[in-house]
Amino acid sequence: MTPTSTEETGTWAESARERISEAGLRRSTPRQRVVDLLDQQDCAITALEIDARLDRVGRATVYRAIEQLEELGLVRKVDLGGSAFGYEKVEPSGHHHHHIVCDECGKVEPFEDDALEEAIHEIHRKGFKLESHEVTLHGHCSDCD
Amino acid sequence: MTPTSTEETGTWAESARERISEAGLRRSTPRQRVVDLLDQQDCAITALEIDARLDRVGRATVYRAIEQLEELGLVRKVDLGGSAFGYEKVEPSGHHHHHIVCDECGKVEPFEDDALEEAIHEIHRKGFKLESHEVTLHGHCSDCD
DNA sequence: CTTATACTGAGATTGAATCTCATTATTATC
DNA sequence: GATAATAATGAGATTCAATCTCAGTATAAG
Ligand SMILES: [Zn+2]
Ligand SMILES: [Zn+2]
Ligand SMILES: [Zn+2]
Ligand SMILES: [Zn+2]
Repeated sequence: MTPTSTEETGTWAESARERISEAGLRRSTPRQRVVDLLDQQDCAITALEIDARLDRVGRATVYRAIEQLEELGLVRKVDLGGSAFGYEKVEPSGHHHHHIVCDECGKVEPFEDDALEEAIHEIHRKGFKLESHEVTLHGHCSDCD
Repeated sequence: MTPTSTEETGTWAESARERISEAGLRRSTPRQRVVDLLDQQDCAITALEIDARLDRVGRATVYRAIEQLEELGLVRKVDLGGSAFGYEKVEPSGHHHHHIVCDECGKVEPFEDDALEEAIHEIHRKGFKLESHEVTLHGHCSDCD
């Protein structure tokens, strides 16, 4: 019974492929490989991690691909407290999570909270058209108390 | 009627001075100058901006002072989308704000929202002792629509 | 004042991110 | 399938925020 585990996989990658073509960008192999690797992750990954995992794909290409995906709203940049930023896919459904970070050891855990989302959704600011948000909770994990 | 505008000024700088001594750190002039400059700001300022505004204070000292103030919980690091991080004082009262950023031009505006704070306050995560949080809203300002 | 040592700052170094540009791959047209 | 136009690539150079080094200095205790 493996089909269940794969039926939702590819949803983001597919929409990403569509949007890339719609934007007039070519479907090059290196870019596809970045998309596929991001698709496999459940949470954020750094640009240099992507670069390290993709042999034969240049650093510049990885950064350029991320930048384009970000502009297309397909990828979100997140500050996880470390020295580099993380990037994670943006589901077309709008479903997403935020992060809890241990300031001591750097451990990151994703979390979801409906009341939080509702509170954020209610915020309106004159002179600003809000499009996304980032929430990071900081603290200490049980290993670091 | 100027007294009203200054009566609350200095509260943070004072508590910072106390905490610095309590922590066994010396009250050196360069560190005091960093504290005073941070005290004057209503929102975040980058380390290099502090360095640029303080002649005769070295870059290393600025970064070290910020690091120590951060560890003492007197300063908060915020990602404002630019190339460098911003730092702002943490009021002893707990009163604070979050940020709205224009992804187009980089403009940053502080905002406060009680319902949001309440929602965050209700979040509990097993295995984590939460201590602070960062919220950033992204969008486009009226100049960039 | 003297001593012990925390602190400082100019400059070197690191490392994530960006840029350059000659070469290659993709797409449209024939 | 071949051809032309050009978007995309990647090795290496470059930028710049942030960190590190270490000899000299300032601070605070006695
Ligand atoms: Zn995540
Ligand atoms: Zn959310
Ligand atoms: Zn602020
Ligand atoms: Zn808050």
